[in-house]
Amino acid sequence: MIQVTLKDGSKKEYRKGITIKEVAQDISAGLARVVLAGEVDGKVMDLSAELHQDCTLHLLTFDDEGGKHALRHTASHVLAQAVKHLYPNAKLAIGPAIDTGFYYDFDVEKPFSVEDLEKIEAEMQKIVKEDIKLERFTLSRDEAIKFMEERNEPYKVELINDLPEGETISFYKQGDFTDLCAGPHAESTGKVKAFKLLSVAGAYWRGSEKNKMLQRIYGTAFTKKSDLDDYLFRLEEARKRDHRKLGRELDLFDIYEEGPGFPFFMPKGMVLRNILESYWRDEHKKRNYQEIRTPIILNEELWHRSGHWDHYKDNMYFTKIDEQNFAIKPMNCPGGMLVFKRKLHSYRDLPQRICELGLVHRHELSGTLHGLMRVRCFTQDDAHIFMTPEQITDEVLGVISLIDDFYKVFGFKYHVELSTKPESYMGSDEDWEIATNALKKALDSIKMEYKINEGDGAFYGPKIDFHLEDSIGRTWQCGTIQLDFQMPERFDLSYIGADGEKHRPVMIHRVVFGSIERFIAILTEHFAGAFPVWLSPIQVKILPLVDKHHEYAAKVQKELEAKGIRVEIDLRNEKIGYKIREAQLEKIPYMLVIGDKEMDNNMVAVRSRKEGDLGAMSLNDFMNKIDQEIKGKVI
RNA sequence: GCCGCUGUGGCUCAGAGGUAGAGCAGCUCACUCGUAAUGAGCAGGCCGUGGGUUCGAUUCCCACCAGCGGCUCCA
Repeated sequence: MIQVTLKDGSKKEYRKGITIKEVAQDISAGLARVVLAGEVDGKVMDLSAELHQDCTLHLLTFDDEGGKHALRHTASHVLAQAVKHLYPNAKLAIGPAIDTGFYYDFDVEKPFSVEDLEKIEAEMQKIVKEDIKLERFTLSRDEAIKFMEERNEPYKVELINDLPEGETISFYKQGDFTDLCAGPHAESTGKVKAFKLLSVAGAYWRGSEKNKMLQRIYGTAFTKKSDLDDYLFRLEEARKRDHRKLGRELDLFDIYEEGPGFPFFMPKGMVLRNILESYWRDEHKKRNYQEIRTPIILNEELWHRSGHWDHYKDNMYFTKIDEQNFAIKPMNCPGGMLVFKRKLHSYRDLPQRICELGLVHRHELSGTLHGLMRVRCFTQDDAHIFMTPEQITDEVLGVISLIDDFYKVFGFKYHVELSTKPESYMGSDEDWEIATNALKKALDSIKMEYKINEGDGAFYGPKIDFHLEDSIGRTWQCGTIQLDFQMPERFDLSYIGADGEKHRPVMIHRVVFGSIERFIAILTEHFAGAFPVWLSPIQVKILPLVDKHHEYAAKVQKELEAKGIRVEIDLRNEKIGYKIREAQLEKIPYMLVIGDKEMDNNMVAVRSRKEGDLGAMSLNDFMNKIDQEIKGKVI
């Protein structure tokens, strides 16, 4: 007999060799119906796996990450099987489960069309209906290679060849379809009750543009039809709050064909932008930053000195002035270096926190452009902190707390990643290790959780990245803190220490918003265009009922404007319902309806975008209410 | 940059080998109205750009440009 410890801590005795499925059946028939996989001592396994020794067992359903992945992985096999039925010559590449569903990459002669997807989906329905059992088996490396060679699957052969020595090579068979796969999987294809193929896209074999472009089919799967419907509904919602659409509708910003990747900001977008910038300036002043502005075009020689020429040239734009070569800055740091170098610094002056809202230009591949999220020119809310090595931890912590303060104001969730030395880098391995450890130490000292991102650092140093989560659950890298020993060296920066000798400062590069443009995009999607009052380009719209109320309405407008509130007035000859509808679609936080009653009593009838009709109140009461909301940055 | 799809008035979208429509928005007029669309009329388009096929192309073909979905890359 063996002892199995369950999730709730209870222990049960079973015969040796019992399967996970049998354990689930023993607990309850209901559980046995929904269970998809089991986690045995931390390892996710198939339901058919046998237990041979004492262990802890978590039964995984679709609500567990492991269960969800097993189901969706099975869905990807169903997809592959369907494709093989319809296109026997298609070569199989990889087909994993991903957070939002699954995909499978195929090498086919003719790309899939939307109609093909429908056909494939129908074939998948058949396979699901047949409820075919998935059977796991293992082969030796030679047998496995032979197996896939016989089936003419070159990608699979390549995968098997690259599997590490000693790795079990497992396969899953469902009817006439067998795939190389580590598993685990749902028991049978019938478990994939609700699925949908969503899109088809090109994808490089093994993610490298040097390799062949394959056809990737994306889909998603759930155990219940209603969950699938919810998901599709959410996708639709996400489309509605797309910042590119809202930006145009709300007159915030736009991108024209004349300037691919170079956004235009409209007057209302500028209001939003200026609010963000002035908030940024206020917060930086409080924390003893000094603001500078450096030129957009600087001599090419500077970029050789900074190392950008060697590590970043492909992303830069160049120009010529009077026969001399100049570069358009892709980063602000070299300019910041020149500023620091201008004077002699004492250790007493450090740390020096120098900030800059700097417009940078980067040549991004045309296919990567995406609204304001991914552009070719953007404003970094940059800062460079010059300090002694002893000050590193405190300064890093200072920036972490600054970033945390900022994100909280907007109600964002975020997570942190630490990126280490990339392939193309400057400086000694020793410096990199010291810098990386310094960042780790800072994070550990405040017990901040973080993920390590190997090889993703900047070419001059490791970094801590802050990833915001947007309305669709996509994450965007915004804030970053980069520690740099290289630039000070390259630019021969120094300060005079207490000993009267010259020393080399260390520097931090950091941004909070990351890119103002991207941040505005994220904010737009986050709030679905309905910005909190303090950020709204127009905070109040005054809606007089008929002509005779215009004069009083204008007076109300003046009083609000005198308080610094951003007001519009709708004097058009339209019915009140129509004016309200438009103001609501413009997502204006407060509408003031003005008729006889209000005019006679110096009042306003307040309608909130969120809560609807709030009834009449004195103009003063309204001004106090909105003032509090603005000052408190209520979201 | 690569793969696929798309490109028609400010916006959303019809349409067909014989040189274009609808709704919304805009303008004009009437209505003076109490919490999400009053009615009528008017105006607005080199059908992304450049080639080709054709008697004739916005429609078919090719190239380019831009957008969209991905890949890669990244703030």
